[in-house]
Amino acid sequence: MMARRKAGLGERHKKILKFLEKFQSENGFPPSIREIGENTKISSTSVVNYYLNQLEEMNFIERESNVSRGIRLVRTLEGNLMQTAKAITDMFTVPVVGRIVAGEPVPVPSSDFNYYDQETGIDIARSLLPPREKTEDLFALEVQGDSMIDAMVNDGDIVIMRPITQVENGEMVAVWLSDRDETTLKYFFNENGKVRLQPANPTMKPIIIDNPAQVKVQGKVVLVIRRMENV
Amino acid sequence: MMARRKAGLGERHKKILKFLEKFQSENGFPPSIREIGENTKISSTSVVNYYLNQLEEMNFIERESNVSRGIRLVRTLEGNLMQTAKAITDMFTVPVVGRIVAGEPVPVPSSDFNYYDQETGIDIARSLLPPREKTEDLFALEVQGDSMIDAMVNDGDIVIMRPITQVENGEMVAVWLSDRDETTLKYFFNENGKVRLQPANPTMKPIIIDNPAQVKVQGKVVLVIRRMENV
DNA sequence: ATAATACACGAACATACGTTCGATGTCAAG
DNA sequence: CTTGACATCGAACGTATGTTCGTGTATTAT
Repeated sequence: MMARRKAGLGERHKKILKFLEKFQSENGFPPSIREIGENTKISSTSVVNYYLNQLEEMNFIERESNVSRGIRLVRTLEGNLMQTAKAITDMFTVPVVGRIVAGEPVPVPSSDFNYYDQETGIDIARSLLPPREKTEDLFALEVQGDSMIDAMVNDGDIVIMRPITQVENGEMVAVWLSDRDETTLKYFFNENGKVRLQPANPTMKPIIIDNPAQVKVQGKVVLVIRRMENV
Repeated sequence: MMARRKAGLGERHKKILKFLEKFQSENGFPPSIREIGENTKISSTSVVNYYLNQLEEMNFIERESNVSRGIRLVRTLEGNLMQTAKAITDMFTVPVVGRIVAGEPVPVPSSDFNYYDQETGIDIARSLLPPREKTEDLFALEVQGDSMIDAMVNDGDIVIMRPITQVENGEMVAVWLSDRDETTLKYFFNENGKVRLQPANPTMKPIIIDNPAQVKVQGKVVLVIRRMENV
């Protein structure tokens, strides 16, 4: 018995895989056999079928028999193990509504804020948040300046927040301190009528506020993302 | 003329949307009209068609005419603006290969490491990385302890890294300092034969290493993710 | 020379599938 | 009571779609 097929992908395999990724990305559903053929210069549906069967054997795709567009991408050409099945409900976009700087209050979106019309957003995998966390009111802010370093948050970091009406002890919140004209990110504790704002950096001391009225909690931090760029 | 339909979704709309999300999530492709009917107790394909047309008018889905399974989810029942079209190529999983602690070298995966067999991974939106960044060699580590605070990285943070063979000035890297038996995360600079390791925290001083042989660069940091949990 | 396998293809076929049509029922307003 | 809008449904139809079959060529091992 003579196996002449290369261990691995031929040119047509690669072309088909690339097209599958592109089509699904652009359309939200897989292509048909005929659409694959039309876009990979394969004139016969049986040849496309032949290659799809091989891609299935090599665990790049899964197929459902006798189902139109019944192709599920399992692995991309780059080799990434794609969780196609997870994608639809497990990634979402959080609108970036502005910047967080020390000298201004956090720009919390108002209740009539239209999340759908935002031009910039940051994509987040759902699994980064607890399952019970609602995702629809989240907003993102980009940190500007070094004023948040006691929160272990750097210039340029993305902070994902949610508006809250009631803060619980131990939550990481953005607070506006009216007596200092300052926004800060701290762990919040209400202790015997006083507010303790605890930095994330364990080597730093907390702020004690005797008059809780001076503390305006503007939102809770649920995620911080730092994209590394060279300095 | 009398409009009796509620502004918004009826019970059948909601059932259909939920099923669309679930089916696509589990199968990687949308259901057919008949499959929707079978799973929402609607016995007629024309009724399903009737409701799908309304969901399209309300911008929950987009449809392709005369295309089997030509349904694209645009918005979920929760209201999230889902980028169905982006999902297939724009989210991937990075395996979590261990922990990064100060007193041990970084557990960099070996070159025969099987990324596909990892049981735990962290899901990342592709758009969080630069377009040219390759994604297949990335690995994730969970930070253990307070030793990375000068890198603005907290206990419990997830650090996404890649192996590198050659470090460029200004890159954030994990280095093992053999004379100190310590791993640290720093911006790397090679200056006149000496290595300067610059903390991310701008208030802290760099480490100057006269003998570069003592510095083992173990990987480059490309992303840091901090999931907020209460303290 | 022969056999086996891979690769390529067109054609035919049956089923999957979406759309359309006509009919019926309910409800609220006039 | 009538009318119009909305909801519901079965049936029919035509097209979209995947699978199968038979054929041909090229290559390699026996």
